[in-house]
Amino acid sequence: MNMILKAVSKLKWTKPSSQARQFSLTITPPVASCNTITRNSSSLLDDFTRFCYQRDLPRAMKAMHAMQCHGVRADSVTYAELIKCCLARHAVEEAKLVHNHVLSGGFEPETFLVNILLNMHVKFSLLEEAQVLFDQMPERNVVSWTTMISAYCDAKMNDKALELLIFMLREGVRPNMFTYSAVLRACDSLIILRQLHCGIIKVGFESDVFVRSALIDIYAKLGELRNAECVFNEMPTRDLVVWNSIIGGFAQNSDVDEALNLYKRMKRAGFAADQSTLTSVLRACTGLALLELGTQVHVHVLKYDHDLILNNALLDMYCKCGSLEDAMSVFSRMIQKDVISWSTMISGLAQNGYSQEALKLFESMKVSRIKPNYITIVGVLFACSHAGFVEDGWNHFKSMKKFYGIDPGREHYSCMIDLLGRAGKLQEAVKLIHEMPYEPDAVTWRALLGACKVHRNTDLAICAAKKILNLDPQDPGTYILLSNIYANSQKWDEVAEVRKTMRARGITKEPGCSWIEVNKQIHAFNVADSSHPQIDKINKHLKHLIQKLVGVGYAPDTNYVLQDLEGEQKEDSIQYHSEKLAIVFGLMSLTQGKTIRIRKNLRICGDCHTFAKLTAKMENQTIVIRDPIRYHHFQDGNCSCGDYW
DNA sequence: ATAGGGTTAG
Repeated sequence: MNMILKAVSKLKWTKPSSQARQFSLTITPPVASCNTITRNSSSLLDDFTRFCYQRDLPRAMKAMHAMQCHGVRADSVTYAELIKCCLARHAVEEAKLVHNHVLSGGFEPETFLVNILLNMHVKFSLLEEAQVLFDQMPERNVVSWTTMISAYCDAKMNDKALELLIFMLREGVRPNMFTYSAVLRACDSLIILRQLHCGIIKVGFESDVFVRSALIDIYAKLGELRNAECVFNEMPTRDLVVWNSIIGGFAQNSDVDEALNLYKRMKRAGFAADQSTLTSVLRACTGLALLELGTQVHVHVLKYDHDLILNNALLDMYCKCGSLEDAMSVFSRMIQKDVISWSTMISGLAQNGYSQEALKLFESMKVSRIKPNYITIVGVLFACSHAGFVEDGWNHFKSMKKFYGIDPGREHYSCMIDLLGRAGKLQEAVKLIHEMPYEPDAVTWRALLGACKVHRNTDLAICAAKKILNLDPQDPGTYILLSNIYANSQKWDEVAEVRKTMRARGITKEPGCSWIEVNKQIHAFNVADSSHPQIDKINKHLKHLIQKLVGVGYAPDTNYVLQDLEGEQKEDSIQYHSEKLAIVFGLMSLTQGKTIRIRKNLRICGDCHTFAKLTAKMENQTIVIRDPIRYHHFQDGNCSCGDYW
């Protein structure tokens, strides 16, 4: 904790880096200050051509200016060279002059040269200007169309991109594989994607690697991993981007195991990971809380210390693996930080129980002049709600529109309901639900239900649970909770009713499962599971540990009805909850003193929470448990959540 | 001359 505080105070702020420059299409007349000494036009042209090919931008610009005064023009290929040079140096002002020069003097430049100008506008993010130029072009070929389509895809104007494809076909211009690989990115529905895919197969472009990687990526983005895999498996040749597309696809679709398998296959196939691969692998580590693998990947990230996206992924990995010291050290060393870096760190601190530090960091963020976004504020409100900072929460909530121009959204309201509810202001929370400008959804009611659990308000809990089940009839946890509430009040008819509904809807209770990484191997434990090879030893050890804990006042609590967030305890197997097995296995197999890190699929129950606190104290051992919502750092008999989750 | 892959919450 102290380390984190120190790290927060030592942070250095990076200056904002946006310096968007304006650049218009207006053609300015030649400047009047031309050198009056007459020069031979062919020597002017020679100079210009030489400078262009030498990529000597300043001299080329001077030469061009002289040519303009004397009405001399070069050939298109030379101008193309010059434009490439401007692009490479991001020389917007110079590009503007070249553009004016090329289009002035009543000449009609060749299509390929205008295409290069078009592309230049797109690369400098001047979409509107590009469209004007495109509209003025007397002749537009595949390249012109593809450039525009690609530009609209970059701007996420999917509809416009698809519309252009139709205009293009109407004008009789046939799309090529460049066009298809670009336009595929504009698919936001499966129907459109399937239609385009048909067309691609029909014209025989499916064999192109670019088209295939675009297909894989977009199928994965639309959640159709099987189709993505089909395209991938059929490929005779693959390149790094294709591998990255499929690995990224699985990493982003929570089939993280498969992403890691593919990463291994990729390496076996002889490809070296690049920034994109590493980002996806880190995301996979994040999902599975694989700190050891993630730390290994960190070594490879070091050579890409200028890559913001990759470093953000690294930062998130450490946060989500509960290793805040590492996260802070990455954060403070990052060369460049953007909203995502800040938001990740703020949420990371908050989820790990460091609410105060999260809010402090938010203050520093304001100083750094990086503007918070929607997600940043969610993190800030999360920090407030999990620390019981009602007043701070209200202040941030009320001022977000005024200070940051962000309208409070559903998630912000849910955080506020959570905040009020946890603080015991259940009626105020209900009031806010009625006042908010959105229809409450399952997340909203779950926030209220969480508060009912903390404050043991059975009636309101039943009401909230019913609302959740109306909106999300597939949520096993809520059925179990409802049934447990009824059981606790001995309303057996209602219990039977809930069970009946569950059966009728085919809903089965998700079994509790915990994972722990030991020697780069993942060990999984289910409730009362006996499949682990060392289970007998683990059970023996667990019994022994429980006896020792009882000696210091531990009383296994089997009546955590409202506290029980996963509904495992009615299984008569509370002492075999998956996290207990994982903790014991960690004690047995990790080197003494090494933090035990566990990830689980359901929320931790009250009994296991007490068990973990006492174990941490008795064994002098740090234990970190990540549940689907937040983190618990157990140390010296306490938990970072302050018994408030 | 035009094309494909990676980051934050719930």
